[in-house]
Amino acid sequence: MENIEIAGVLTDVADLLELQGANPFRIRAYRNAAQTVEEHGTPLRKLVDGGADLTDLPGIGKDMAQHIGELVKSGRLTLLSRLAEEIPLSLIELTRLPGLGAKRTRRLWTELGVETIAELESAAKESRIEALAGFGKKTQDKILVAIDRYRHRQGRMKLGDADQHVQPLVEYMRGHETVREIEVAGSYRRRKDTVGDIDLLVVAVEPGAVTEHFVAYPDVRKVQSSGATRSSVILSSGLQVDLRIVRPESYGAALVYFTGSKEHNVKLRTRAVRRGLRISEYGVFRGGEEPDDNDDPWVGEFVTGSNEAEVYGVVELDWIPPELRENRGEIEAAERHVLPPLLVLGDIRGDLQMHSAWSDGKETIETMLEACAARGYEYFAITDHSKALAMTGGLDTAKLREQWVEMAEVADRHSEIRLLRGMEVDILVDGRLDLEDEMLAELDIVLVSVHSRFDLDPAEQTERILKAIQHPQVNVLAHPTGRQINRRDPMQFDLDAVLQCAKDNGVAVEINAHPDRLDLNDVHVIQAREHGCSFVISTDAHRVSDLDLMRYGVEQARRGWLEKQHVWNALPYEILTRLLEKGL
DNA sequence: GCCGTTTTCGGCCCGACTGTTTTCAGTCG
Repeated sequence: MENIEIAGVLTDVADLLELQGANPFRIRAYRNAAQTVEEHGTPLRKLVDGGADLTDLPGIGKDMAQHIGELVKSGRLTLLSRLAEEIPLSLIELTRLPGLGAKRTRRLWTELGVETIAELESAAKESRIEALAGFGKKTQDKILVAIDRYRHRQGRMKLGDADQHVQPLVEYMRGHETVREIEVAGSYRRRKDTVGDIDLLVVAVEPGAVTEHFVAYPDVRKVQSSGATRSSVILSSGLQVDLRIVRPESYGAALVYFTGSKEHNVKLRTRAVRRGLRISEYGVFRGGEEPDDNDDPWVGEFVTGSNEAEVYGVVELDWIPPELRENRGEIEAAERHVLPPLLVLGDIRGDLQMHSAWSDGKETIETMLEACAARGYEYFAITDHSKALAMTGGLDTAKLREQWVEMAEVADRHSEIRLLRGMEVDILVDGRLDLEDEMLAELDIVLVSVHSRFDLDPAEQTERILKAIQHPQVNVLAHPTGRQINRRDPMQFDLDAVLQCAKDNGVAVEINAHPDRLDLNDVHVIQAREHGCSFVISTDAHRVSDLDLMRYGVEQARRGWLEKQHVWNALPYEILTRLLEKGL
């Protein structure tokens, strides 16, 4: 059982407890434990098998350790089975609908017998929901809209897609004369690989006018709510955008608050409370009564709030880059002034995976060269597919030799950038490589990757990849898990074993920067770093414009705490080529 | 259910908006 599955079970328990009306702090304990499990680098089953004490992990106490142990050993959890006898598991899905929480869902179940989305839809269409006390016609209508939207757009939007919708909106909002500051907060600012909703934060002198301007944005399909400080709309893409308008003195505090993550904020506030301070989206306050539901949030002495660094400063922390705000140790590092100097886009000296028209790319080698040179790169690699990928026009030995002739000619015409002769060689189903050894030896850089049989039994898949990366000519394991966000799940295999093997054999692991892949992801990057791996960040470009996707890879690297020295293509050409020769 | 450089008991982050409400519950982020 993988960590993500264990976390899923603990989350199910939390949801069922919530439907039961259990102690909210007990519920939170299960959610906290789920987060710890999901983000833990190595599989917990290994820790359990090794007899490690799980209660050393944050948020894992005696009970949680026992639950995890049971899950690892039997794949089942008695507690969950017992809860599921009392409350249908299918209700969990209902609570995912916006507007339906645990309490309303429970009432729909007990009073109307609703257990599934389909039954909920029938109940709404038959006007049985508006007849319940405390529910009304509007609530019933909202439920129908929510069901429709749920079916239309499952899951989260890819970060790259979100950028397409968000950038024009930001430009539009910036165009309003009363907007002083504007920033997109939330997981978008943290550069998470997918985003749920968009949180737009604005400082403006006339909130009313800005709100009107916002809801009048041409791409708005539906206005969900609209108030003095907060409005929410759905764009035609289905993306929800929440606008928050704050005063200048609160801008930094609001940025912290709405950038999150939730777990990061909780820790930050707890830290403030210990110092007799209260951090809200309005600022940092000292003293004063805790504001109740309808109280003025401005009670107490206003300490600071206009900029982020000061908010962190009053709780004795260095400013933390948004990409790190996931409660993965960044607060502790900020306290000790040891936050890493994260990689930046400007550190990148070359791009080590791209395709040309020789296989499935759209451009000539020379066009790609000129585009790379225009981006100021010191070097780049052409890495077309090998012959197993027939549909991409993968190159066989004869074609590859022909390509080398053209590469040499192009390189002769250009001294401004170094061209590395590379290939993305397919890992065949038995772990052999799709190119002869003598050809591999003549390449400057050899990438290997899986493009077939993603469904292999995990043990076989692991063996296949291990065999491939132990080949002495291999330099980079490209898109290691094979995932395509919202389209194809990562392959099942022992990533830990592969990472260790890569490290031992001088093979770098790729962060594929394409926003459809982002593979390795942030959590895997942290995991790979713990194994001591080196990294390559590549765009996998198939056309010139794809070269600009590099920033997405750098963002995920930052989320994985990477610095310049961890990344091969942030190193000078001379050092890179030495690493590629693997000391042979 | 977890946790402790104030604590092994008593805390656990905070506020806005909506809808159905005569004073507030539920939900969300």
